[in-house]
Amino acid sequence: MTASFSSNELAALLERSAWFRSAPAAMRAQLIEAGRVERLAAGQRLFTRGDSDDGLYCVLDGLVRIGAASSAGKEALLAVIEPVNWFGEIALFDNRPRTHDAYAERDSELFHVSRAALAALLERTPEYWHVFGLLLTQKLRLAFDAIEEAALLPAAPRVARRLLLMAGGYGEPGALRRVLKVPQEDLAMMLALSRQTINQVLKQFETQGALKLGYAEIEITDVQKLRALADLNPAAN
Amino acid sequence: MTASFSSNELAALLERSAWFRSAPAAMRAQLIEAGRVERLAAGQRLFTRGDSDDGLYCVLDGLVRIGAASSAGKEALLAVIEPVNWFGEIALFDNRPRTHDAYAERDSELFHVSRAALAALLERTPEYWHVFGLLLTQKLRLAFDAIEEAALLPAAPRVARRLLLMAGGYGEPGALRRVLKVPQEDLAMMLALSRQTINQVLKQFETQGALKLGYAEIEITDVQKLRALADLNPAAN
DNA sequence: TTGAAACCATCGGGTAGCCGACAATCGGGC
DNA sequence: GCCCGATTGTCGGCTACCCGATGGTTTCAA
Repeated sequence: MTASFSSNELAALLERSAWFRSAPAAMRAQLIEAGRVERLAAGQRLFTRGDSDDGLYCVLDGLVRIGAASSAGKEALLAVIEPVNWFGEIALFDNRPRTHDAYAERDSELFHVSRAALAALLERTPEYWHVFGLLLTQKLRLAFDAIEEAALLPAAPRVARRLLLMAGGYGEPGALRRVLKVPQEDLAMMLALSRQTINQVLKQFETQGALKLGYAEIEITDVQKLRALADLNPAAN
Repeated sequence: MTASFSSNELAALLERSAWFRSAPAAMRAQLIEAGRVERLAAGQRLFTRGDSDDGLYCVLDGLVRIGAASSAGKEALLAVIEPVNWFGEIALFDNRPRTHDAYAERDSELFHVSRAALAALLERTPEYWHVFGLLLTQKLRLAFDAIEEAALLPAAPRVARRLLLMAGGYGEPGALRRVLKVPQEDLAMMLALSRQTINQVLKQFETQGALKLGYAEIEITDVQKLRALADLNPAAN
């Protein structure tokens, strides 16, 4: 990914988001009209927990970390957002501070629609509140799943599920990515496990033939087997 | 609580919900008009994970358990909803299956607005999507907090935080309830800890003078102290 | 009044996952 | 081509929490 986009290229890129694709055509056009592409250098911060709302974002290229640093040094990593996914819609609704920190993991390009533009859009066509609400339900369902899995499942199946979730683009339909570029430490922070435990589980999955491990990279070689391992009592193949 | 309500009584009761109170007057009136009070016997099921949407609910009296049973016997308890709180709004937005089971913990009275009535209401006034969206953001923020606390904090502060959250009506403002009617086992399921661990922590809090324990009941005797215990490194009194 | 059900209290062994430490390996920049 | 930071692989001790078990208390209904 290099320079900026033509309006057509931008549209094509955004259409890869299932949410955007399902939005009304008029809304899509107005969003494209209202937003700007912004570039972010690796490590640069987009916003921090507690900041006031500055609008809605969509990752076009690169990676954006969504997390929160605790008073102790530890960081709770909620997700690493890949293209093409929207985020930042909570504050749009309730106008309260941002819940998490967001910063670019690598050089990234974001599509940004300012709060003012969104307000104008929604003023004109209040039905669109419904559409933006779908972003909320999507994340709420993911959050509920995460809570339940953390509560009920041991480490191994949780790792397997997260890998499948990431491979599936966090619910965005389409073909599964077979190769995930994720350091094991990031996985650890997302699942609230130690890096060592993650490594142990991944190694075990690898010997069972479900994965192939590389440097900051995980390749899913047998989706079926990984799905089985995601179960509580994996059918002892 | 005994028989049904006059329209005035119902309105007064619903106004105790901060969300409802902040909704436009016209919307409040239409909701009251559109809904019915339903009675539920202790143990009766309202809906189950996977059911299709049948509308929005508000607990007027009693208690409603929101949870999910896992394949193994274990139950993940998300929350026990007290009066006056609304729930069931996720499916309203995305029309997908219910995420959790809901059943009455005791004899309860619920205010129910059917899906059809809500659809009609929102057809007439699409701005109300925004208002319903506020229910979503409220729960999403709670869910994010829960995830983060589970990830970063040890058992004791998590228990303290949950007690404070319950005493505060899960974000509903107003005076803190000092007495919580909760079996320790329920607390355990909500926090994904064992009953024994909960008991141990509560006992410790009691000897430190923050709580007083009873039969299926916890009394907060020193909110300040409990707040301190909710911290990661409690300022050693 | 009495019995049963629900809940609390507490003990002790077992273990999953944490933590610190260290070595080996990879990859990108100069 | 070399070096340094980032990442993986692995060990051993540790501990917070789990789990089964047992007994006592409270509540409520028959």
